[in-house]
Amino acid sequence: MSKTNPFQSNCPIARVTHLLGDGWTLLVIREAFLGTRTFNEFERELGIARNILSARLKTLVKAGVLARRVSEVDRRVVEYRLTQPGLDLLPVLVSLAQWAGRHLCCESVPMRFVERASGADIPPVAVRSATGEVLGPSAIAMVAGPQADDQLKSRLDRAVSTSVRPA
Amino acid sequence: MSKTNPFQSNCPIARVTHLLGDGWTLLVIREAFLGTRTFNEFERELGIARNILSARLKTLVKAGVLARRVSEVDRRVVEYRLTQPGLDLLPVLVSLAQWAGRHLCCESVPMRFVERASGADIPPVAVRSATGEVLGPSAIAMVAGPQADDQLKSRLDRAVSTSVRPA
DNA sequence: CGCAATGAGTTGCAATAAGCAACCTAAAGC
DNA sequence: GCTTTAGGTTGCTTATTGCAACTCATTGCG
Repeated sequence: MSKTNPFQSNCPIARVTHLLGDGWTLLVIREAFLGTRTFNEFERELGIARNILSARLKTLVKAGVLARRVSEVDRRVVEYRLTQPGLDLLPVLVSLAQWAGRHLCCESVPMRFVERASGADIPPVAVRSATGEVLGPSAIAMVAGPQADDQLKSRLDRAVSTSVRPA
Repeated sequence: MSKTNPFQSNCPIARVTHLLGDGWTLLVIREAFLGTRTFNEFERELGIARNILSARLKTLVKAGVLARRVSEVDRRVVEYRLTQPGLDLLPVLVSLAQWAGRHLCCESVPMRFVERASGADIPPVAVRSATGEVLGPSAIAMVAGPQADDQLKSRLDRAVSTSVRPA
């Protein structure tokens, strides 16, 4: 991961990249959504090295994504489960999986999201306005908030002038 | 990144983690959305090492996220811009940034997404049913598609029985 | 009670990837 | 022609990952 990143400071995408930006963390979170709870379950399902898993779980607990709790029925087992902030990652996970399903698994449909109740397919997650219209890249802008630091501010100022048109 | 991952094979989340799951790729894509086009611009904006940037751009081009084109006005400059699949990452990027803004930048608002036309705030990206209702984690399920391999199938079968309730 | 088994880690070491500076090549500018 | 600029690549150092073995507390069992 990046140690010396000038724009890492204040940008939310930089922060979330720092947390989720490695080869395992997103998979750990996927497993948590699939119901995996204990250390050994994560290890078995993912084939992840134990020391790496240990480090990732620690980080996710510290970040407030997972909660660590020793089971009361068996004090050996430790349960990791998604907190409310962790559950709030659902749109991220679903949009990632949908994108990958469309663009990375060409011609094949390995998996899809459905409504549990009806079995109906879930349409692609989209960025929408308050009135519900789907917004494309050119319809939205990132603007600096009150707590933006100087780097972020100047970066966003430079960006507004350049439009995002497809290649 | 993970070399030996049993569940890496067919799951879209595993595939997208393999592509985007490192400390730089998401930041490169953010820069592309902000209008960054050339090698030196990416280097300056991100503070990324040149060899790493070179490798990431290659990977993203091969994955079809970015298009590489030599400028016709100056044959020294190479332009990298988002393809349509790349632009389709918008919901991923926005949902990530919104999540980080809510949960990783406590008490501060470094940046927000607005409609370019009106300046209105963009509400949180959500998973919705075909009829537009917001769906939570317990309302949705992942099911194996026709091309799911055996690992993915058995993994998803095991998951449906376990419900996802908050910690 | 004694003891093997289980769950959750930690530690040490080899392999791999990231970070950094220097170098290279081709095209522009003058 | 000579310098500058853009876009890389190469070699070397340092950090991270992967793997196996080990620890340590708890628990089921005879």
